[in-house]
Amino acid sequence: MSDEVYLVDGSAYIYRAYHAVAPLTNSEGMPTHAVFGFLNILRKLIKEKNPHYLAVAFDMRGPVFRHEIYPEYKANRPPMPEDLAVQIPYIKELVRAMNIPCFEVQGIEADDIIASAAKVLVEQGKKVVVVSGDKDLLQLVDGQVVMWDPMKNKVMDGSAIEEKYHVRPEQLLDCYALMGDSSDNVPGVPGVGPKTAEKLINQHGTLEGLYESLGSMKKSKLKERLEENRAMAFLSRDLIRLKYDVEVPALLSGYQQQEPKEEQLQDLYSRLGFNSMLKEKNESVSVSTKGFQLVQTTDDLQRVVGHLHNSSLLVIDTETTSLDVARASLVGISLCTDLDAAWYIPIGHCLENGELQEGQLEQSVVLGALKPFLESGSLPKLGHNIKYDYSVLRNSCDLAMQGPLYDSMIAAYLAEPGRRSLKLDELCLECGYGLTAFDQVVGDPKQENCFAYVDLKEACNYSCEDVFGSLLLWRKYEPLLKEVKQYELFHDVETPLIPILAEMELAGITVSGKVLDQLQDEFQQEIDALQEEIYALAGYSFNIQSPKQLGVLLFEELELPHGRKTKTGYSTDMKVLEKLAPKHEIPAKITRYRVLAKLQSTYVKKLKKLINPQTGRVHTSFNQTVTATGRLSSSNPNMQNIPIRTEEGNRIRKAFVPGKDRIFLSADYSQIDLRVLAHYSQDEALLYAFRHGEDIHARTAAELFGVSPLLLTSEMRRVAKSINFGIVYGMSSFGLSNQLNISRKEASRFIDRYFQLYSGVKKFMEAIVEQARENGYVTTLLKRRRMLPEINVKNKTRREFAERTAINTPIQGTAADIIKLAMIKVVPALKQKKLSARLLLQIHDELVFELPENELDRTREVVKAVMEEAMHLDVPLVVNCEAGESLAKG
DNA sequence: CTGCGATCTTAA
DNA sequence: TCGTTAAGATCGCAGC
Repeated sequence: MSDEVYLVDGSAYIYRAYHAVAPLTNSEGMPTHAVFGFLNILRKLIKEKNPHYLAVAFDMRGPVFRHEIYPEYKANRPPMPEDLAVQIPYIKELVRAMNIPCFEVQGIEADDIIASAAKVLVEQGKKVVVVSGDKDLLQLVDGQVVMWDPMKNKVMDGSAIEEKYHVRPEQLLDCYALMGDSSDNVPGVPGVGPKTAEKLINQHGTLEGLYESLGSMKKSKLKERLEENRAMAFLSRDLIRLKYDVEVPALLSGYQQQEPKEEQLQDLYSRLGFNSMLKEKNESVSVSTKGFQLVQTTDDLQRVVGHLHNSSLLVIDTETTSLDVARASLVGISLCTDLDAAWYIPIGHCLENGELQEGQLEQSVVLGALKPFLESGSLPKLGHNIKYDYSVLRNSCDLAMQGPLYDSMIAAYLAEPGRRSLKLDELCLECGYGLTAFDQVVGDPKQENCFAYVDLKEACNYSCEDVFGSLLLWRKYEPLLKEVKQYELFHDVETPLIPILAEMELAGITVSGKVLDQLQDEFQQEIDALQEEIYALAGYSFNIQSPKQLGVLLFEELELPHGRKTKTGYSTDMKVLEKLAPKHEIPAKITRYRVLAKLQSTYVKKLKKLINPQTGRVHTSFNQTVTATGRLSSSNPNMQNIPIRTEEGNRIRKAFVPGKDRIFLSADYSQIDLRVLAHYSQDEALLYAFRHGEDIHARTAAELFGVSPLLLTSEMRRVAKSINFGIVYGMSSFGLSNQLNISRKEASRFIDRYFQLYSGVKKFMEAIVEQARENGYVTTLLKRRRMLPEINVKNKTRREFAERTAINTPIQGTAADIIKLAMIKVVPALKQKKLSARLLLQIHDELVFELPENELDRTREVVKAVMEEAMHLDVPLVVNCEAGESLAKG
């Protein structure tokens, strides 16, 4: 350990780190590369020098004493880049967490703090290493003080200075005075650079010496300049000269790094997304596997059960043969209730020949013992993506977990909205807990490997790590949920929604393979015919599905006028093709080809593949932690974007049919987004319209065009509808003009007129953006949050995007809140009324049920009432119901 | 061969 | 340089 005192020029390294490290952001989009670079410099310093004494000095914002003697000092400096400025607080937090003494003084620059500290320390006989790359600080160098630049790994002592500048260290200041410094806007003497300054100071010793003997110098341009700029030279020296009387700790102990505050550091690293830093720590913290126990006998099982009786939270993870719930059967269960012990109960581990491995309990025995706990309505269960575990137990073991189902993934989704990954291993890594990778345990995922073949001991370690991990995350996120006001949303909305979504997925929906087969044939015939026609018209064959090749044909071979260009070439999207339609036969055929190809591959073929052969139904996944607004998303298949607007689309919908002796009931919210907007904005006109049950698009049209509702054309209503939608999306005049194929000017007039009519809406939009600017986030009515890190940036495009998001998210997100509330209310309401309707789908503003026809009227009544009462806004919520023999409309 | 970004289309 | 939120098919390039 070295006894020198290391004084770090913090501000200089902030800039250097910022420029040296490639841009980097954390999961919320905050730039972090300067922090990262700065951290690496400190780490390098500590690792290589292991200093006993270490301190960092920073500049403080605002004028310094140098401005008093020369107002133009540093006047040419551009302001600090914005993406650097936001990182400064984190850098200081980092230094504090590392427990390194940190100095900053109002009106004083870091250089002066270092100079003053160096003076104090040298007087005590200490050796000082100035950690900097700034040549101004070289003036401090003497027998006791050296400068070191860790980025270049270069030490500057007296002799190094003499070698480089050919003057003694104490003469450096006078040299600089003559040279000036363009980056700090220090004038110096014009025409004097390093070489001339060096020569002059060597000849005359000092600045004073130079000017004393200036008279005897022979007449030259240089002499003239020196005479003219005498005052400037001395002023420059005063500017560059460091200040030695800043108040700094007098005692050596004030420069001693204390033990780093690990918890704060880890927290900071995780907020910054510095996963590599966390990883490094894990190696030393590896969690003990001593508490991981295999449960192989009934005695073992009884001990677990005995333990569960005293617990208030049961953490669970199931290991299965497949990620697909429908094909998954149980291989094992891990459990824990605290971080002292975890159990793995193997059930379905087998050998390569398919025989069960020795030392496993019967599934019925295990589930029989656990059942009272899993089905207890008062014992909360916790898991990471617990919907999966619920579904597995429900589907393959006929066991429905009861009681609150806490999910550490959802907790992280709500508590840290906008974060990139919610995977268990990545979240745990950020808590300093490294998990064994699944692939490492199971083997190459490309081969037909499965958890059932994993050795019991290994499976135990892996699975117990997962329950531990989930609990670790829960301990982190539960308090955090309260802090960020997401606790109620978590407990009252997201948590009760979990089993409902699981049941919806499990229920699935019947798809007629016959109807799809017929559609596929029909579509394929037309696709093939179109392909031939297109090739014939083009004169050659090519890949119609390649925008690139299509661009070559349309805009190079046929020389049609190209519209918009994309990053990679010509745009060939629908808008462009539509414009080209009158000029050539091909574009319309391409459009038709695309429509059919899309329907064919995305829907017809995909749906067929996903039909469960046993039940004839497809089972989507409803994802609860994907969207930025709080909506659900649906995948495998996506049941939320089944075509509806075209005739062909509707034919696909006809393939979705109710189960035997059942019909569908579809209930959708009417204009939910605009109703939420009315509530938020309290706009008089909007409130009035909804309270009086008016057709909002018609009313908007009537007012916009100034005609009586009786004289409205469908075109007027279409325009008004477009504007109403656009408003919800924070639209601009350009967007509207694009949508309606009108000029920007006309669009702009429509929007102005709209805001005259609905002035409350305009005020709301301004207020919500302002709120976003102040908080850095927006919220929905149920306090769901969305971070908007770019709401204050200078880049206009990005900022305006954030502004539109600020407008749209509270509306879209509140609509999502409302329908989620409706879902968790409607399921028990139906049950209570002894109605057997099953909820199958949620499509953002619509719920689809399957029910016996003779229950239709009563079910419709319950559904409509519950949905309309789901939340009380200042305007009524209206639900329209439609019963049908398929999902087709009309 | 796999992974990834870009383009395009579907829905609310 | 232009209206939000999603999922997903396909192409075509980069890297193994």
